[in-house]
Amino acid sequence: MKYDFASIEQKWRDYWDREQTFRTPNPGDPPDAGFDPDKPKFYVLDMFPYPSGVGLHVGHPLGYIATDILGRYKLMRGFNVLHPMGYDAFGLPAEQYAVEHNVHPRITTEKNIANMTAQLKRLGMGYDWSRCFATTDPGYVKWTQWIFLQLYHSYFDPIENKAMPIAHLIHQLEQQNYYVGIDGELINSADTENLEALSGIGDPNVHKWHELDPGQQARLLDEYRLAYMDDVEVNWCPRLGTVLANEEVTNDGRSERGNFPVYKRPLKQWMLRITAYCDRLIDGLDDIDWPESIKLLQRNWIGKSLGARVDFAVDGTDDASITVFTTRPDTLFGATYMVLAPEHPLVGEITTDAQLDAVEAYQRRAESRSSVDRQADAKEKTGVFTGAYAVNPVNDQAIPIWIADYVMMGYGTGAIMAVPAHDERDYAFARTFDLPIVEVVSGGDVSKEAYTGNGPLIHSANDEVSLNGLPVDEAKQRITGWLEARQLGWSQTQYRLRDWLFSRQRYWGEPFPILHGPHGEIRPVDEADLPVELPEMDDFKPHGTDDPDAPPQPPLGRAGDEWKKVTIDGVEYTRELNTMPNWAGSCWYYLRYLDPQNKDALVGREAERYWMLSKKKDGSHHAGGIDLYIGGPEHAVLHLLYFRFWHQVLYDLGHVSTPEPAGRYFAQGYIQAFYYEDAKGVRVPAADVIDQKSNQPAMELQDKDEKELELVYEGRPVKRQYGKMGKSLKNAIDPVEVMDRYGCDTLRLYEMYLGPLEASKTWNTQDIVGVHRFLQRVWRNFYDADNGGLLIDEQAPDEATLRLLHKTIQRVTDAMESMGFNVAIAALIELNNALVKLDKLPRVVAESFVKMLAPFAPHVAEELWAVLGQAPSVAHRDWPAYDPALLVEDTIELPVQVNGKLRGKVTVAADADDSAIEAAARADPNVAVQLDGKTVRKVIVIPKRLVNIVAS
RNA sequence: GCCGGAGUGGUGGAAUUGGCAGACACGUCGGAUUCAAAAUCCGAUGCCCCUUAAAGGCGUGUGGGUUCGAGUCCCACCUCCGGCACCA
Repeated sequence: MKYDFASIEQKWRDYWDREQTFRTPNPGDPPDAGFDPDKPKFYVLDMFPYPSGVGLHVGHPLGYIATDILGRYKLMRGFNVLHPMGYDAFGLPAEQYAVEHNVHPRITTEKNIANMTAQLKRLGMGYDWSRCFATTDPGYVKWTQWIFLQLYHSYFDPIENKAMPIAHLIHQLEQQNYYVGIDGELINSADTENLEALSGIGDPNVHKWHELDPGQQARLLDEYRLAYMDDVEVNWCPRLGTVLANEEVTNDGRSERGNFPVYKRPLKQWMLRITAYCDRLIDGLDDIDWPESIKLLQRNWIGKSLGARVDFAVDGTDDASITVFTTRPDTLFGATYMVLAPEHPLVGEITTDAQLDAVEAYQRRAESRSSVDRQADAKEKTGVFTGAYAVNPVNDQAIPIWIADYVMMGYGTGAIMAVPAHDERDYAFARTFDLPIVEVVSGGDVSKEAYTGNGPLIHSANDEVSLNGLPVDEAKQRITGWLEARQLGWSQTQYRLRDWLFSRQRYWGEPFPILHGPHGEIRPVDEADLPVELPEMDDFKPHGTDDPDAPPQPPLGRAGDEWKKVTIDGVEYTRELNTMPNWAGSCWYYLRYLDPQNKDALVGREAERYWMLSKKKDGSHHAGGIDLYIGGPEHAVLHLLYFRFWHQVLYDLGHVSTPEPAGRYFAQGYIQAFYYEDAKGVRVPAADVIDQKSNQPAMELQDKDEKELELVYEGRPVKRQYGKMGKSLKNAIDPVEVMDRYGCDTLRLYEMYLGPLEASKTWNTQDIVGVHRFLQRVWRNFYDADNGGLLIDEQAPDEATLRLLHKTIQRVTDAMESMGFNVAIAALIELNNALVKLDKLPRVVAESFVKMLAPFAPHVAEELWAVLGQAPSVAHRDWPAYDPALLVEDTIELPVQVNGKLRGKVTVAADADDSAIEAAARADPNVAVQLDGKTVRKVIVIPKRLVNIVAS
């Protein structure tokens, strides 16, 4: 009997499909057949793929194999396991593929999904396919749009610290619990102090709700909705023909997708008020088991800074003042000039006639430059003096006001006080323009460079307050207190995170459930009319251009009026023509898997509570969410931030039961590979690169140092680069080819054996034979290679074999719990190598071995399980348990060190006392030689570990 | 520049968290089988000294330190990878 993996794998794939082996019953009234409410649950989730149509490479299934192994393991450990899969089918990748092939995206998406499903089934994945859906399904789009309407109809209440229905805010305003300030700020009517500060009630700038006209009321509410339209500085990518979120723009000012230039320009777009959740998003990180590195990325991205706002009066004006944000109010006495962002609204007001031409020229230049240019010469400081002066509130000094593009309108107040002595950027600017530098924190040498460290304050006192001698943190507190008392400033928390730009000029996305009235009023689509489906269009392509001044043109603008125009009660509305970004669908898909067919809610209450809430041992719940989420860390400040935001809103509004979507997230590493570039940086097909010295293909010389090779492609020298595997890099390995040659079980084992799941690792095709040989050896332990006879022994195993089995069960079980799959496989290989030496395989050992192999190599395990005469499926059998008594050895071998160096080994009884061990150690001939002529100073006996004799 | 992470044989990686460094696998070398090759099987394999073996010396990026004992802890530095980047 040969190990015929092709037919074995086909047979068991068909079996799982036919028998629905991995279908997961749901709770409910009545529950699905086979649902056992007494079992604990395990919700394990992969980041679902884009059905891009280019096909999978071996890097894609890495995380999927890991979750599949864990899901199968947990099933055997008695959990109700939910392990679903679906498709993130909207968005740029799907649309670009459709454009390239000139087919409607719905057609290509369907085709690609079918293709990818076949590939995933070929990988032996134990998904519950009955829960599979695509984000493009109308039944799913309906609820994506519904959630958007929840965002539109909600605001973040700072007192409750959570999202609430906008109706609650309206009620508060009607009850006059709040008044409305000049900038639309809400003033608590009980907060008399604040009202007095604004000259009290009756101030023309403070209004009651009913004093506002309906238009003003609507605009006021828009200031608070979690989804709102606003004129904002957007990232406009003319080449892609769409705007992008900050998170989708690389740090050199280009689009993450396509690497095209991105320009800042003002545009009226849909925004999501994610900034309202800054603190919740930071605080929530403390309660979830995510890698610290990912938490840190999110914290840094949100960028919380504690500091102060300070008002500087503009010299020679009655009421003009500039508010700055600073994290270093302690250095206020060292402020020697101020800088406004070029687009700051006050610039026109304060600029003197003499400086007007220079200022306007600088503004035009700043405006015309793309973010790419602005980054490129970031080092060189440029700027122009406005001619105006501000008054430093602590010492009444007049300091010049400049404009410069190193200050950005989008952060803080768009204005800074410059303290060149203690800020590197201000220092460089002051040096360039010869502005004064005043040291106020001692400890550095400000004649050479800015000093940003701690130290006693100096030169910082006025008639009322002195900071001199204080360390930085105390000086901050004292000066902030003084500013607050004088109403010149106040402490302030500032965030780096901006609101989330949520519109795209794309066809292949969820339409907004929004109508625009003839006078610009916004009317949400009635829930009963959801989903708003995309119109059928022939010309769905984005019209990309190189002209940064060209206006964005949503493709839906080219749809017919029968779709665009909607008449309700005699009023003609126009549909919103932008679509949502592809992140929308991935923001809540993990909830839909719990109850994918539900027509009345995004997810049924009972299913949501069962799968999201984790039961504690005492029967109460703790906020668990997804028990294990595995995916690439490249989504750290994209999907992984966005979906937490949506989930927190849904939690606040009572639609879900846990404060966080995923209690545990695990960041998998990448599979990396070499790729090759010519002198111009153009990637060349890796398979055709050869080493001129040896005349061998470069792919077969991966171990060699590049310096020893002469790599050429078509005679041209090329350079080796190392990075993520991908079709565009021309270094992708097709998993189907690997499976054709070695089988799926081998591929699964190999990918897990490559190294720790979280590490990035190099694919090396020649290593695959190792795990393939392992499976063949396993097979030969069951079948006689000569006559095909079965080699199963019904007798109990000998003690040594039994001990080894139980030791292995312990090692594999421990490795599973810590996701050390490479180590688990090594333990199985070791056990199998020992079993090779037996004539026949004791049944007890064989059954336990097959069970442990099953999560990794499920097809061959099912086959061997059947060979053992057992009914399928091994996937539903209990994981083997180990007997602790069999792990304890009677005698143990102890290493003996002399002065910390290994000199011998002694075998002693496991329960031998220290003196007996010491005597045995001294008796070892080699140890005795080492001790000869020396005085023993000390003997250290670590029970069951080692002996160390210190001698001199 | 700032913030993370990582450096272990020819290669991928183990090491119960301070206790036998190099499990397991690839590769290489030797052998078996074969007309031959592939596949398969058996054995050896960190480096140095040595004809070989025993014994010994050196070894976890570099330099120091703590300790009976350091891949693991502390200090300084080097290299690579990832993220952020004029964020006040």
